[in-house]
Amino acid sequence: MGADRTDVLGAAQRLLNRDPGASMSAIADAAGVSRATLHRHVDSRDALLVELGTRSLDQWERRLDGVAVEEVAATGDAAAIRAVLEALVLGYVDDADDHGFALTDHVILANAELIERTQRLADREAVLFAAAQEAGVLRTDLPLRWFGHTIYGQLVAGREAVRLGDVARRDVAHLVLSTLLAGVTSP
Amino acid sequence: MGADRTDVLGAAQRLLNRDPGASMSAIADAAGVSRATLHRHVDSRDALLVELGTRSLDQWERRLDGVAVEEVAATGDAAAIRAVLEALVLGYVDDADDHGFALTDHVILANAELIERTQRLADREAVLFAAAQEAGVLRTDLPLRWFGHTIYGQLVAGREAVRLGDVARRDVAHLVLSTLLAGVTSP
DNA sequence: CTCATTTGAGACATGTATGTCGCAACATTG
DNA sequence: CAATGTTGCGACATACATGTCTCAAATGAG
Repeated sequence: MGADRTDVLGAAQRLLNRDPGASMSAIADAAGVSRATLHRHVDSRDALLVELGTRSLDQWERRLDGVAVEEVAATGDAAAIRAVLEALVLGYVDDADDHGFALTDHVILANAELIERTQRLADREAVLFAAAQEAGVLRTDLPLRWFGHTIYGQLVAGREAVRLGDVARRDVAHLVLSTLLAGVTSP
Repeated sequence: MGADRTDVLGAAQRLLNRDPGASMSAIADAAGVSRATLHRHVDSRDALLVELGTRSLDQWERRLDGVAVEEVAATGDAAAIRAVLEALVLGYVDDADDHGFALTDHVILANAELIERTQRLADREAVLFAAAQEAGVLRTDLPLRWFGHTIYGQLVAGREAVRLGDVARRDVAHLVLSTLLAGVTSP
């Protein structure tokens, strides 16, 4: 019956995804564990949130590593860059399903270390965006910093659309990617 | 020295925009009013949030009324529909500046009445989107319900971009609109 | 089986925000 | 000036989540 530390964190993540204000007691319940045991795993609620935030940044970093952003950016190959961009976004949509609440949680968004690390990851991403602009993949009339934010916004949109049942989960990835790349107007 | 009820709500709105978790005491301070007086204006913190949520929906509704969505939708005139779409989004961007925190606040997002009213306003908007699809302005391969969500996502993105100083306030409206309509890829 | 470890349950102290109240200072109006 | 109403201040009780602790039960390894 050993609830692994990972299991507990996972359960916490899932619950907080549904109810971002859940108490430690509620989280313990959701993890099938007593409040005391939860505290044996994690020092405080804030520490828990920060850890989950870190996890989501880990995942983000894993995505960047997985597609070898820097290398692809260095090639300057338009097709490759475009493929990587799409793969990244699709990956993010998947991740947002699990780590979604971290996108808007106040504690996480206010933590200095996490902010700093977010900045670094955004910088890595920006390298790809710059190369994409250079290669004629992305519009050059948009500021580099904006791309990351739009993607973020679309992730929030997709998450909310699914949450409210307006869009089927399996359709989200396509909708987000397609809207992001081509916009909503008729060609 | 009369701090009007409207003034107090406005101050609360501004503070909560910066710090969504602000306490009643902090809100009172920000409004230049004692905690007791704040409570003379509003029954509880939740009631305050709900009221601010209502305000933001009021503003949304005002926008819809202002451009006469239904009438324009009924004409089926592509140019007019497109103009109204743009005007709406630009208006929303402006509003998000003030009511922004309501976009992601848990209490507000969980309130039954507000959810219901949001639904009704989204329905009104959907009429315009449908007409826009019909008139060849909006893509027909995207589900009706999705348009509202993407717009919402872009608003969140713009808000965050400004908050982090990545984008100048005066540029947001154009970025949001342009990205929304045409996407991020080079034509 | 026995011992060591882990867990759950509950009690406990603490801290903090909330909402209420009374009173004194103040201004506003007549 | 007098009367009325509003405000700030501080006290108060309350509620609730948090984090710690203890002890008994369960688990698992040897």
